[in-house]
Amino acid sequence: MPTRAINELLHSLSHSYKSALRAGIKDQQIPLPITHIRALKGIHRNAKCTAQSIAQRMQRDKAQITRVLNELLEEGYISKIANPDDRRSQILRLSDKGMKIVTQLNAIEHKANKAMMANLSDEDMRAFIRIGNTMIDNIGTDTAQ
Amino acid sequence: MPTRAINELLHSLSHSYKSALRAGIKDQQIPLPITHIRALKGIHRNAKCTAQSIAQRMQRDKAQITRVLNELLEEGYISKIANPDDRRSQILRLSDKGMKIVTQLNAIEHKANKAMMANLSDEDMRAFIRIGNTMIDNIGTDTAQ
DNA sequence: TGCATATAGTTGATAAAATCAACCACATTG
DNA sequence: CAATGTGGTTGATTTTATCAACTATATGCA
Repeated sequence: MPTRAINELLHSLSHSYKSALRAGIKDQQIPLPITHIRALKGIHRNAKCTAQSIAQRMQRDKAQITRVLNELLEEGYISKIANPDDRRSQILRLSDKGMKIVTQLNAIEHKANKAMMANLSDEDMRAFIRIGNTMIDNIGTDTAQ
Repeated sequence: MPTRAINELLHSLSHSYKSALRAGIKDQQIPLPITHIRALKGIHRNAKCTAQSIAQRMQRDKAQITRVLNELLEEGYISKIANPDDRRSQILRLSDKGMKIVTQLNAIEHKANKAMMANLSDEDMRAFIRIGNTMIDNIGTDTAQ
């Protein structure tokens, strides 16, 4: 059992994948830093997304998140709407402009996925996913994301 | 073929793995930020390691690398020795203190690997590694690592 | 050889990203 | 209603990274 190889593999795998995404982001001309992009994705995923939930998910200081969100707001990628359940907080929504970015991102991801899976059988893919999930469960003491 | 699941998986996998490592680093009381740790590992890996090669490997500005290395130097984790092949540059070496950190890191990694592989058969592990490597090759237009 | 150009590393000035602490408005508990 | 907790914002500060300029050495070529 090659215990050494696994970390290298994981590292290269996520590294290659990320640079594929970055490359895609670059040549799609998406004019946003990674943190902002991640925030947009988080907002998209969560219908009832607040600044707080983003901060938790991204494990970043809430002050920083405030600033990121304000920038996204200023440039019209998102809007804040009153939260009926809690007047302290606001629910974050993608604008059309923001939604367009997310759509682009999905396309980029999809393309990277396809490239990555070229010449792999369905069976292999399923095995990979199964084993990977087991690994996650094995470590996963943390709050996911 | 669940093309959607793959990126999620990869993301969670590398995230969980990294937080496992971070946790290990924390409770082993290693008093260094991630960048410094990565630099130490790079120096360890490359016998003929220079500031330049670290900068390239880590894809960071060389000015920043200079500063990181100087901090590591000041605190006695590494030393610089003259490079016989090129008097402009210096070869980086781990001191005993630096070597000790790298050893600790390896132990942490090893432990994380073991945890992650618990209850997986050798066969599964081999399959995972094989498939993962295929994926890397599939994307890998980039200059690796 | 000697000049032009490239490279390794350093430094200073800045920019960008993140954290901390204090604070306001509202919520929750009792 | 008082006490305490939470979501969010702001200002000060720290940390991390980038850019541009510079020194010293290297390399290529007339």
